[in-house]
Amino acid sequence: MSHKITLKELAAELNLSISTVSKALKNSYEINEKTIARVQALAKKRNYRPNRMALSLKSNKTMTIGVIIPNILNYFFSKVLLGIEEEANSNGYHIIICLSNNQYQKEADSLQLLSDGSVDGFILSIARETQVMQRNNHFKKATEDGYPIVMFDRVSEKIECDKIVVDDYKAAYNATKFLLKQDRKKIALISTINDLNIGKLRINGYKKALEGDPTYKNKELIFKINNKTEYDSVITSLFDNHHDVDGIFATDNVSAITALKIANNKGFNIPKDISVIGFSDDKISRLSVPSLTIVSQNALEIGKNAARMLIDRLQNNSPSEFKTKVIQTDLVVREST
Amino acid sequence: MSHKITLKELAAELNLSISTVSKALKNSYEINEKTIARVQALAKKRNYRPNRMALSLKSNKTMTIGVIIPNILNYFFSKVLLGIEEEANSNGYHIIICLSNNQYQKEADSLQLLSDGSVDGFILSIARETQVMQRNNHFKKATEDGYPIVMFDRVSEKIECDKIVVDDYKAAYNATKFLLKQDRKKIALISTINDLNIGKLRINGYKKALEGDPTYKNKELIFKINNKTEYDSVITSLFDNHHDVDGIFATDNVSAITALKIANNKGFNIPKDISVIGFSDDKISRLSVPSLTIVSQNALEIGKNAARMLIDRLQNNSPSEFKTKVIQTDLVVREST
DNA sequence: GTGAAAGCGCTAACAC
DNA sequence: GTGTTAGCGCTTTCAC
Repeated sequence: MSHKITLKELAAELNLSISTVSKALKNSYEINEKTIARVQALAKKRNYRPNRMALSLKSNKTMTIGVIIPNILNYFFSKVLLGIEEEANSNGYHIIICLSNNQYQKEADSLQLLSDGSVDGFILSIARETQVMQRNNHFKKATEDGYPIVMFDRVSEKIECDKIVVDDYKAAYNATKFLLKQDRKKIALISTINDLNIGKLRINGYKKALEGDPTYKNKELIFKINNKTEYDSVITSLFDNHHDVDGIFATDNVSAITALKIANNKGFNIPKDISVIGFSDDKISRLSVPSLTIVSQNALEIGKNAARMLIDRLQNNSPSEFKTKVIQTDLVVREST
Repeated sequence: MSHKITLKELAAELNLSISTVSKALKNSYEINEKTIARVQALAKKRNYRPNRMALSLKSNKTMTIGVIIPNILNYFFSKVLLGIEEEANSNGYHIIICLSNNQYQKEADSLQLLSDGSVDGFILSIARETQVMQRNNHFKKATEDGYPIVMFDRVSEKIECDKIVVDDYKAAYNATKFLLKQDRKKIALISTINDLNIGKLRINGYKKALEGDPTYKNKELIFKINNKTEYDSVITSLFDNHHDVDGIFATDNVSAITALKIANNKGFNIPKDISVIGFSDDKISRLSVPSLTIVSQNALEIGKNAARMLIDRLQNNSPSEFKTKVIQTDLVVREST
């Protein structure tokens, strides 16, 4: 456990002052070339690295971003994190990660804990509970304390900050349109996130597409799943009450695949009898049988853009207006449609 | 963007010295109760929080753990991260995350970058490339610099540090045994990780189980998949060359589910004709049709234990011996066996 | 060309 | 009971 070498120690060993050593390491024009060489040689030999905490204290910059995400087991969030990490790293930033587990308290605590000079700013996606309870005082506090926030995917209109979103409305609209073009006559929507803003947008996009189609006769057909134990029962009831359903748009892939499974058990042929579309380009959608057509949110891009947006703000001293950037979604067509 | 309040400012506003304020905030017995009250009232009003960088510089502790994982899109690693985060947070530690993407260089860079006083120690699982290339100089350097490391899952015997592992040998042995007890006569193993130590252990466990069974007649049957494009072709060749295969143990779930799919296409009934076992308790194993029997590594426990182990070492000044803790695996029996 | 000194925000030993 | 001082490791201004 050899302790870390400091400027002071280098200076002592070289019979120089600390400031000279400091300058020499930066190739300052003030310092004699020979001295520079001596200093740098020793620094290299001793594997000197400037202490990050000291630098932070001095510069009042941590070069660290706080990332708060609702659920790391969710492929979408993992992939966004991957994008954030890439972009942050290549700009010299570290990432401190906190998981809200979709709980308001954990989210607020994380924000509060990191608002002590641990980070320069935040990238986050709002916890489900926070959005349901419509809390945002914790976000306000952080921004008032001078910590810029970039929200992605699950954002709040109540908070003034940079945002990266997906056009959930349009994505749902397009997915439903796709089913309509296949001449589907009874299209159901399954939602596990109707309590989230993005869930509402997806529902609206679905409704709008149906309404806009003059040849579509059926009413909207929305099935809400409120907790993990309900998937099977709700989706079974869908099929039991609507034998003639021939299109399903799900706002998440677990529902979509459960629908696939139940439809199959009931003897439906997919995609011949029923077309199914899910949401999120994750592994389960690629491995299901049949593989699932999905709306891809381009999670990697969301992450990269979020990081870039925050870093831009951190590095631009002139406070610019808050922006909301919309990332394109893609319909990835596979075997289920 | 109101800048953060400091002790100095509190002191000025209260006409007290900085040290008095500092002590008052800590309820020091030296300080007059009234003063304590005044100070704490103002601190609360101004929402004072001690600057973390200053504390770190002073105490030479960052209360931060560096976590380096190979692939965040892998459910196992995400879940371990969840465990680490929980345990670390409840002990007042933050987590800085770096993703090696299974590359040696990225792993070494991350280690190097964080070894500048950014963290107190590391929790990591070795990148595939690092293990294949048998590099470990970067780990040595970090430990020599005084940064304790806890390795989990993919560990190296060449490095002296704390470790959390799964008994991959035994897990594979037991899984194979399970298939033998079902009276399976031709059991194949599919491996995507034969270049990793854990992959070799799993292969050995499989072999040992077969050898130890006096009634088992067939030879070992090992199919190696070396890259993502080969899944279908390798597994198809398995079935084409061995029509009588009736048991499959896969060292990962993508192979297992691909096997499920291909077997199904070829008209095999699962589990009647063929039993399939995967590895890792992820979503795809629960949602596949039929749902997949798997070896669960108890990832959450691995994460929690790793964090606890590192924190123990950080807080125990007396350098104790390095330990390796083995986390129990479970065979989770579902429909595919 | 080199060094002394101040200061980032904080703690703690030591005055008074 | 309160204040002064030194110091954590570093940068930077200013003096020599």
